[in-house]
Amino acid sequence: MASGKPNPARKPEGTEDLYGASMRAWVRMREVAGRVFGAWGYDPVETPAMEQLDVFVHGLGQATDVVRKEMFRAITSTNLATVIAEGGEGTLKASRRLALRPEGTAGFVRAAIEHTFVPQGASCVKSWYAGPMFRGERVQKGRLRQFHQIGAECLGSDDPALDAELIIMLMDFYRALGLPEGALRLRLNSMGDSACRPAYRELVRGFLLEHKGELCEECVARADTNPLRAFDCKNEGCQRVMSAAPASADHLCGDCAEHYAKVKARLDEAGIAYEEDPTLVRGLDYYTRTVFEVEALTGMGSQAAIGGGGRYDGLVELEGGKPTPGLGFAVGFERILIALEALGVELGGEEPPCVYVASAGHEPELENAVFRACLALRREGVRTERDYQNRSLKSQFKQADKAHAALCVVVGSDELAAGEATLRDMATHEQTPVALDALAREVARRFAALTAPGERGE
RNA sequence: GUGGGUGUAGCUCAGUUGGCAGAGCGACGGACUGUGGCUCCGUAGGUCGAGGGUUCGAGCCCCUUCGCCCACCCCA
Repeated sequence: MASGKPNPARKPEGTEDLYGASMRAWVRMREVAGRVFGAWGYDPVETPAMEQLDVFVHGLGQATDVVRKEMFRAITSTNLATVIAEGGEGTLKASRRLALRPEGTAGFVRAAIEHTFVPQGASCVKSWYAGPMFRGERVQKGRLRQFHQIGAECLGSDDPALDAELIIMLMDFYRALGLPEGALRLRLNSMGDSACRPAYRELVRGFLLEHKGELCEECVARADTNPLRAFDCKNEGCQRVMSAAPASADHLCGDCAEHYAKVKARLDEAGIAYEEDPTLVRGLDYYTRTVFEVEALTGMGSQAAIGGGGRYDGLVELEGGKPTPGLGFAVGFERILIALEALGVELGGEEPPCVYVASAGHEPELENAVFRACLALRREGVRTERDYQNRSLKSQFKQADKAHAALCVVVGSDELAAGEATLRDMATHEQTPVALDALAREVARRFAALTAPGERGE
């Protein structure tokens, strides 16, 4: 390293500091989630940002890209000698092999098993979560190494009504955020279950091998590792070939076909527009039957998916629990923000309004009066600002403006002598004297009246 | 893992064949004594991402390095 000043510390690649408008947007999105999902009976949960590695390896599937090359591995902060004594990272005992979660479902399912979220004979449990996820990918627009997801999960029933309700709830959520249905595309498919998927998988494998010559290298390799993923290939030649491949919806067993039909019927009934897409194959192994993905139509760069999910009837068992059907989705906070921005919607919005306490001078009596007025107002729950730089009164008004003050309290020697302060409505310029001992209550009342009804840009 | 682009003031960016570092916006102060937004005037603010090289002289040329952005791939 060169001599001189130390390099300023920097955040890790692909991470973001949330502050100002972006932090307000994150808070707001969680508020909307709580409100919308709450109406559908979903309660908030929070699970650790890291889990034992095996939770993800078993849950997501060893063949998935997420597990193969995108996980942030971690070990407990024991000293290195211990790690080596135990035979290196590869043979560490399970409790020491950790990973930062790349998605939320596997950890939720682990918690559901550990705490018996669905006891024998219980009806289903519905939960939602919000938090950071981690994936060691190269960053680009809409793709970070630490990003934020909000997700919902439901465990304990295979009723197709739940699939439909989950999707409707998701679309409700987007609308509540300011993303109308017209700005989105909902794609839907059914991947079958353990009864019909293996046979279908073989069918696709056979198809791939038949068309070996026309496919890209990767897709040829997929024939053996993960044949269904060939549907996902962006290569035009592959897409052309795959459009003629057997469609999963045509090869469902009786139960799956019936389930799929009922989901679609419910969506139709609710007036939700969707496109059936036989090429939709979600990248994680745990999905069965219903799968869906939502794309934003504009502004997204190459990462258009702003949410997706589906049913995972085999996952709980895969993680070591009793066979329990389940389903869920996740949406990407950062990507939704991009989509909203393209539509001119500012989820974060401006700083909240406040009351500004200004002083006409800097005499000790005035300083005291400002301090007391602020104290009383803040304890009344009013967001209150004041000057700390000995600015002129004029300048304090400029600051008040910048702080979005709805009201300004002016204390000066004249008012003080009369035991009052001047209250100025910043919008109307109206000024009225207010007794100091009634100041906090009076100002709080007027502030609430001014800012309560739809003052914000909605 | 692969490829492309880009780093100059708080922000968005100019900067000619190498010749005294600029603009707009923002910030701050002022425009006759205690009152904001508009306007006008003024002031401050820069290790030109970092290190090395060539040169009388480098923001500009060469080498190295770091960061950021975008795309492939995959996904939220």
